[in-house]
Amino acid sequence: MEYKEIEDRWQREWDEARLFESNVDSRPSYFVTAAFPYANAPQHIGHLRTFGTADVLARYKRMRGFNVLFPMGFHATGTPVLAFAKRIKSRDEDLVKELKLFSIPDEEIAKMTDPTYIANYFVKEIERGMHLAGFSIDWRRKFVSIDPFFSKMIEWQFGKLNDKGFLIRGKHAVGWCPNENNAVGMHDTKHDVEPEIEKEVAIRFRIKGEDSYLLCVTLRPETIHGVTNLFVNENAKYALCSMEGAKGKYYIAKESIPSLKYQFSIVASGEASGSELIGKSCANPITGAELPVLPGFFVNEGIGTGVVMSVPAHAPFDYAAVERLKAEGKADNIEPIIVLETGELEEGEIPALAYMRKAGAEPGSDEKLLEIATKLQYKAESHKGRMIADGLKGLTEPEAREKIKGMLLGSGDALEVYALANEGNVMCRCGTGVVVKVVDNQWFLNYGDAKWKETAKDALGNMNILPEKSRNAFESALEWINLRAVVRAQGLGTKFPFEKQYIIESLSDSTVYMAFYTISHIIREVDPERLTPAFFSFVFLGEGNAGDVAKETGIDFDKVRKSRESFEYWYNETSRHSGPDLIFNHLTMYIFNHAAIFERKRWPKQIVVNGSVLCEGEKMSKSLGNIIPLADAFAKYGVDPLRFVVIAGAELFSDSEFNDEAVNGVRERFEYLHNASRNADGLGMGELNRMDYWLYSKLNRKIDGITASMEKLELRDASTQLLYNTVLELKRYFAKGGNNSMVVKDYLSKVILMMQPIAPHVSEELWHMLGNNSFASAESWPSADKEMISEVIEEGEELVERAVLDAKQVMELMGRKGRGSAREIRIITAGAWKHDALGIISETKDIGKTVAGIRDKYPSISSDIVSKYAAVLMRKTNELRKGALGYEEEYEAFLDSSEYIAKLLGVKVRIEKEEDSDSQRASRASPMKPSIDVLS
RNA sequence: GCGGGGGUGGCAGAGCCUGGCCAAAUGCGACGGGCUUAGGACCCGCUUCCAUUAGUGGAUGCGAGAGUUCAAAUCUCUCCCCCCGCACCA
Repeated sequence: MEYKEIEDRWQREWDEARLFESNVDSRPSYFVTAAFPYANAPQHIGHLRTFGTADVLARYKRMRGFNVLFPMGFHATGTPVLAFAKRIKSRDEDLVKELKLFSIPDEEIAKMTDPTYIANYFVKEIERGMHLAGFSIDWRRKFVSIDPFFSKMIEWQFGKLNDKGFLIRGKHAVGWCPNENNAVGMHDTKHDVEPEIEKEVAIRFRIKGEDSYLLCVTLRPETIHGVTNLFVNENAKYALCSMEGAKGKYYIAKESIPSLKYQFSIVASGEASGSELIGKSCANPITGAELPVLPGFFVNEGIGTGVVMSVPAHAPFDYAAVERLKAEGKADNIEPIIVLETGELEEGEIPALAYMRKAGAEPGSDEKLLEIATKLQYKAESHKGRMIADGLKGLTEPEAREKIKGMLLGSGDALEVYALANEGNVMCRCGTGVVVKVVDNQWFLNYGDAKWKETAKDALGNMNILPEKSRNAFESALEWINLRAVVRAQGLGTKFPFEKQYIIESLSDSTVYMAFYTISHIIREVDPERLTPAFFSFVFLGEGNAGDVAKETGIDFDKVRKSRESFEYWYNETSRHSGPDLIFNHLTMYIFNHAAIFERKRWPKQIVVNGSVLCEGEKMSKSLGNIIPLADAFAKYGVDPLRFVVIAGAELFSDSEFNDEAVNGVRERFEYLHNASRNADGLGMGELNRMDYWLYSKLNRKIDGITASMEKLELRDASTQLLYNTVLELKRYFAKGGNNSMVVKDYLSKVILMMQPIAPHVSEELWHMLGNNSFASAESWPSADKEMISEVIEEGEELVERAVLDAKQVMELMGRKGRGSAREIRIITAGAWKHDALGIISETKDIGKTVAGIRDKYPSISSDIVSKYAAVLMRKTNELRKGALGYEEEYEAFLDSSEYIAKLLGVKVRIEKEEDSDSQRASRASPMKPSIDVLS
């Protein structure tokens, strides 16, 4: 079958038929949205998952009688597109290579120095890909998140959020490039490293006899009781400074000023060399103990403040430094002070030394070993440590840390400082080292607001989450989300209405945009300046009336009215589709923002979270070079096989595996159905026989099953039933002599309709092949005729199959025994009384009652035989199950299949009832387990 | 560390909520056989161990250990391991 041809044909037909252009009408509405694709890269097969799942649901709902809207827009807000343009400008080789992987022509790449050009280019590319994929998208509503008319809605949204008091301002630490003077995120660093910012604390130690302090940064303020001395770098220069927000003057390393000045304003008023500081002594702010200042071999003047508090009992570096000084006679009276215990060490053992030993380090070791020891110790102590120091006894380490921090901050003896927690330096793409900057007056959305949280929880509680097991993740995400910075200094996007120099951060501008799809096609031509808050408040909230709004804004009355109408029609039953990585930001914010702004009845109704796509077991990634461009994959494998594997190859939440084999497996089965459909007309006609009823039974059971799976979007299950089981059933049907054209066509056409959501092209093709002239996609979803589901028929089939297997085994055994080949087999079904006995015993589990019951009904059967048989059944008491087949039904099942069995085994077949059989083996027959007598 | 999801046969992956028909669906792979000039496709069989010359019986078994139960892959507890997220970044 030439897929390409079929796909092209159906794509064309659909375009002409405009099947998927949704309008307000009298049917119930259903609104499906999938996460915005980001317009800075072409699509690869991984993208097929989320959008494909959405498309499957859209198609399914359409067949269930809903008027379905499935629109698509594009995201271009934020810094990635800007960074992209910059990299092209600087002729970034990696990026160019990546683009070539997608066979983007050189002349296009050359033009990609303009962010808008990039966005437009990829919007077109992605749209083309989605078209190829057969997505049933209403493209009239397409927009890009940087379109001016869209920005107007975002302005309105932020106005609303501000009115509710959810927009607040405060301090905020960000990664910063001192050279370019702007914030750096992952997209702006070399190797795409996310700058990790860590909150630390700087503690001051008053210098004895002076009015100044040494300031040192530490991650472990809880060890303050264990400080024995301070370390400085004897070769470094220190500056005496005053710092914003802290009284007094502080010595800090000169080297540290350039990075710290982005957190505090620092004014230097004097300086001292490291060696000048050595010999001074300071006071511990908590204990008052006297702490000499000593040279520390490991002190890096560029890290923190270039001053380190020394806790030799709990820090291997400190211990090593003290020991080295002792060896030189420079630190004779310094002894480690133990402030916490883990219970792992021997009494009196010095913890730092113990962990050094574990790491194979000693005081003279190089820094790597000491580093390992430090990690071991930190891990053990923060996990299991209990404080023994005064005033902290019994606290865990984290508790003690908070307590000490609070005390020191409260008394002004400590400052909060931020540092990059990344291993090694983080470099901006421009080549400058990234520092931490504290931004004042950052705008936040306060997702921590208690009332707001309650509303959001309320919303979530009433939502449908698929798969249901991801609800837990949503619950914790709702709990966890707190402040979120919402503006940036640079990037594409909507200007922040309350401070126009800022741009609204790109995740925050895509939380309620789904509503925009309901009106984008109506207001596209309207001058954006007319799209005032009054307009959106009317359309989305019903505030005011169309006449006034039209007058006030100057927008055509009809457009205002239609917009409201469209929103009211569509924004009810909604389903939102996205990947699991968005649970903790976008999807949670989606819930919050809807709960904040919209009327209750417009809140989200359903979220669908799907897994990603693995390629030959590996995650697709640019660095692995195993990204398969969507268009290439379609050309190579065909759209529908790919849709089947990628969308329906795994349950929602787990990753689906993409590889050649899987695709081929699907293709082969498509071929089978294709052939079956083509040949269906040539089959026979006539009265329905056992196999026909069997096929109908299977079909109707299948319709029920698949429908249930589709409702929960359990697509893997649906696809297995649809494709794999269908092929198995048809093969069995034909193998057993099934040959009824009408039955096969009935069966196939329903299966084909159910395939429509997942494999639309193949479905249309086969639908027509069966003689239909309509669009499968416009047909109704089949419903099951429960009358046609027959346990008796299906179990009879199972029974026969099992008996055939048994017979084969026996025949083989006979062959091995050299008793010659079999000529005839007799299948002897269990006598009526055995069926009754099984019935009684499976209910009563009582041999006596069984024997009595049978004696009453069948006086001629010896009670001795009955009780022996009942005993045998009892031994299998756990397996006892009353089969669906009765005495006569079992016999008939075999009778109807005798020809088939004979042909299959190549022997004569006789079916007998136990009562009528003269075989010696007849008495072995049992319900669901006939006796088989092989005669040679 | 915190939060979320997991650990099933050579592999992938169902089953687990609602315990028993589960030596565990299905697909792939491996192996044996058929078909074929041959390969592919297709068809049949087989794929934990032991025993078994009539379709069978038994043991072990679903990350490890303990418990509940007549009965546990399934319920409870403890432990180990893997994946993902931890923010202003899309």
